[in-house]
Amino acid sequence: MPSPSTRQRRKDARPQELLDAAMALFVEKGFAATKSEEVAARAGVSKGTLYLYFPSKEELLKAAIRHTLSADIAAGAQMAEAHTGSCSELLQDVMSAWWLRVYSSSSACIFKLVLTEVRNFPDIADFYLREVIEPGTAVITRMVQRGIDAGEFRPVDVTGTVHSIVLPMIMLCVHKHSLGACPNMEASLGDPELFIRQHMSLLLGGLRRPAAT
Amino acid sequence: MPSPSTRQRRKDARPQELLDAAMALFVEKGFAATKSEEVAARAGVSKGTLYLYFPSKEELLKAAIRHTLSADIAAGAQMAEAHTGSCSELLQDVMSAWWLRVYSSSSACIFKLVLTEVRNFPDIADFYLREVIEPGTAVITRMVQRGIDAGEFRPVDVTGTVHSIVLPMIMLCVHKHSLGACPNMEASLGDPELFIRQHMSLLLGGLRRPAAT
Amino acid sequence: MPSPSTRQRRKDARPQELLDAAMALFVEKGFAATKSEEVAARAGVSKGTLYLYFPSKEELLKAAIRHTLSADIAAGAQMAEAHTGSCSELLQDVMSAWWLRVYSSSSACIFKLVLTEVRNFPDIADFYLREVIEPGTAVITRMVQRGIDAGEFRPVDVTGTVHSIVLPMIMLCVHKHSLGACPNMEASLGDPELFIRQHMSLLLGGLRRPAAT
Amino acid sequence: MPSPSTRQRRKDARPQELLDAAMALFVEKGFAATKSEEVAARAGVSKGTLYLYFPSKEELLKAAIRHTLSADIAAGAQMAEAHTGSCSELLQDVMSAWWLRVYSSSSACIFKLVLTEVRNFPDIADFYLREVIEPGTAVITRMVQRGIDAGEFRPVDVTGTVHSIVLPMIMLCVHKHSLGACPNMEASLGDPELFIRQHMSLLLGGLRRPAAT
DNA sequence: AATGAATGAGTCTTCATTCAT
DNA sequence: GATGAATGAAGACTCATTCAT
Repeated sequence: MPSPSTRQRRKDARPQELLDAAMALFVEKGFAATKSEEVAARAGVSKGTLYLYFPSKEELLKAAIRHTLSADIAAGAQMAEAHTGSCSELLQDVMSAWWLRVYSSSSACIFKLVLTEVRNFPDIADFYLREVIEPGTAVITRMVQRGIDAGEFRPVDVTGTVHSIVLPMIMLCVHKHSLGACPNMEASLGDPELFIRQHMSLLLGGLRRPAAT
Repeated sequence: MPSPSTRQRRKDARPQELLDAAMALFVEKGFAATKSEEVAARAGVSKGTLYLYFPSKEELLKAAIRHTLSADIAAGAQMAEAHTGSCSELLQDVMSAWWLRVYSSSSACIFKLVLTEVRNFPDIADFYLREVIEPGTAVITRMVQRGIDAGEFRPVDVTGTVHSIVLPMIMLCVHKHSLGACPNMEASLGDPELFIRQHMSLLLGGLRRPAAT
Repeated sequence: MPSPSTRQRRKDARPQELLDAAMALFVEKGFAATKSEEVAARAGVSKGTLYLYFPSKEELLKAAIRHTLSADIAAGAQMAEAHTGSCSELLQDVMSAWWLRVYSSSSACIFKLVLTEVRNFPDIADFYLREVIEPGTAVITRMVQRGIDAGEFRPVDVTGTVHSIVLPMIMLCVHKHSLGACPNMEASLGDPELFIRQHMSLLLGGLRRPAAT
Repeated sequence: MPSPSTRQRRKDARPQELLDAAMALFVEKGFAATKSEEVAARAGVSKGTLYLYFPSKEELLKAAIRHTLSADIAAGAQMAEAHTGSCSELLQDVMSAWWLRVYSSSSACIFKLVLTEVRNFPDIADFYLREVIEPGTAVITRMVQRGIDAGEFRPVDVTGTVHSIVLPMIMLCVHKHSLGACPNMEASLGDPELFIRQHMSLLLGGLRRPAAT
């Protein structure tokens, strides 16, 4: 009895297993330096099987990028919606929870992968702009804007502020999969959770309106 | 007139011409996706000539990384030494001038290159740690520490603060050579000089000790 | 009918087919002057297939040398064991049968190949000494020594005698694959069987104790 | 004063220095595996200079072969002419002196070189047959034939006997430059002078007419 | 559906030969 | 004459992709 359903379960899981394997290897070695046979081997299937599910190595890359990260972006939006409290608390809490989740999931890979491969596969840029940059930026922009509108933050340049907030987060993710993955380099950026909190706290110090005299 | 020295002059200039060509292409397409013949062609020589100056494509990569950036790091240290004024002004002015210089020079390439290739060439990690991360971090650390010691800054965690300061700068450089180099994406992070000033200003807001009551 | 096993049968036969092709071409043109694609073509496969079975051209050479000749050396030892009769007859009969077999088989190639390539691949020397020179010399030495011990041969220097016996045989094999394979040179050393008999006969004339007066 | 004549002397000696260098390297590594720059370097000149004296690597090979050995063949003929004594003594003495001279000179290289390269350069075969095999064989043939005609030797097959005599000598020369030149293999064929004497002595034992009863 | 043997276009690297100095 | 920088054709080896089983 386990035979037909087990097989079915395997078969249904295959594409995702292949995507995970591809993601891991593309992030580690880069697209061009990863052999399709390695991807298959890591997913526990043979070279031929890979081509049953994806028509080429390039499509595998695009699929790997497409199927990751969108859920984690949406999660950030939801966290922001759900939060009650001051805007400072909102930024602190949401950014910590959200980016720790991103950092810990396989979404973190995407950043390095996109940075590395966009110039060879320009399609990726469109997708990334539409699915990642725009919604991600929107979530943070809304939180900052809300603080300004509420008089809690100073009337700073919102776009620049968003970048000040988010670029170190992305850098953290990229680092995790490049220098941070090299032997003897593991600790180079310290504990990510701590860093995120400190970073937000420092920025909030600059962001908050000084208490009225 | 060009008779006795034309040949010699070419020969002396070749290594740097090849390194420049290699740097540009490795950054654009990645090491594995760059053909050695392309590097030669961009430097205006034939395939064979490349191998007269560098024993392999891998050595060319390492040389390209080694011969760039160190000068720009040292420049930052000098700027910091030379500055007179408050610690806030120091941080603002030095970081702006320094990182705009880095951003505009070919040093900016190095960050993307290292992020992309360290995992395939672990030697790079040692070099980068020793020649870039350590001296670069030291310059910024000193500036922050001086502000704390002088009572101008609050007694923050120095390491985390340095990361908050520098990670967006690096991200700016990386971005310039990945998404920022894609058509229709040029403006995505805005004007770098403006961003650097805003970023430093925001951080300094959080860093400065509130005026005594 | 060929369905389940045709592929397998090919796969099992491939290594030997490739070794035979390699042997023939290496002997004809030398290792360095033989292209790996030629070897593949002669074995009826493509370049890539060659590398499925052997990791490099050099390993192909070593394998070709290792897998040939040992059987023919052992055959000589057996012939010597099996023979009954005088020591003169033994030497005549065994050397004729044995070396005609060697001369006619692909073993004959090995001598030229080893002479030609040892200095570039010193590993070959160890193998050849251990697997060819030592066992081959031992067979002939035993036959000569037996004749001396039995009082049938004069008490000559055994080592030198063995060389007198065997060097022309080897030369015959080498010649077959160099000058002897050139157009208009086929007949230059005459019929090998006849020569071997005459050579042994001449040597036995010098070897045999003169009949007691 | 030494300046113009020294230079002239160098210039006159160049071709021979290049040929010697080429010979040594071609014998050691084979023609295809020898780089023309190595030949130039060993002769103490630059790559370009080599092409001033020889139009191509192939011509260098042919010239190297052509300019060696003929003198040593002629020397053998003279030794045979000059000898007085029995035919046995003649064979012993001439073969020893002659082949020891060949073995010790750079002529010994030719045998290996020809064996190795004829099949790639068929021109060599003609030269070798005409300049080496034929005159060399003639010298030995004459000595054997004289012994038979004088009743000193048995009426053996002359051609075969010549081969029995000469093949080990050639093998000695070939060996000197292949296995014999490998580390740990130097002594493998013993002292050449001793071997040549023993070999001739053994053959003469088979060749001499038994003393009349 | 899964496999893995086979292919051959594509890359890195070498080296005989040329030619400006 | 002599040099050695430059060339580019040629050769070893790799790997994405196909397809018979």
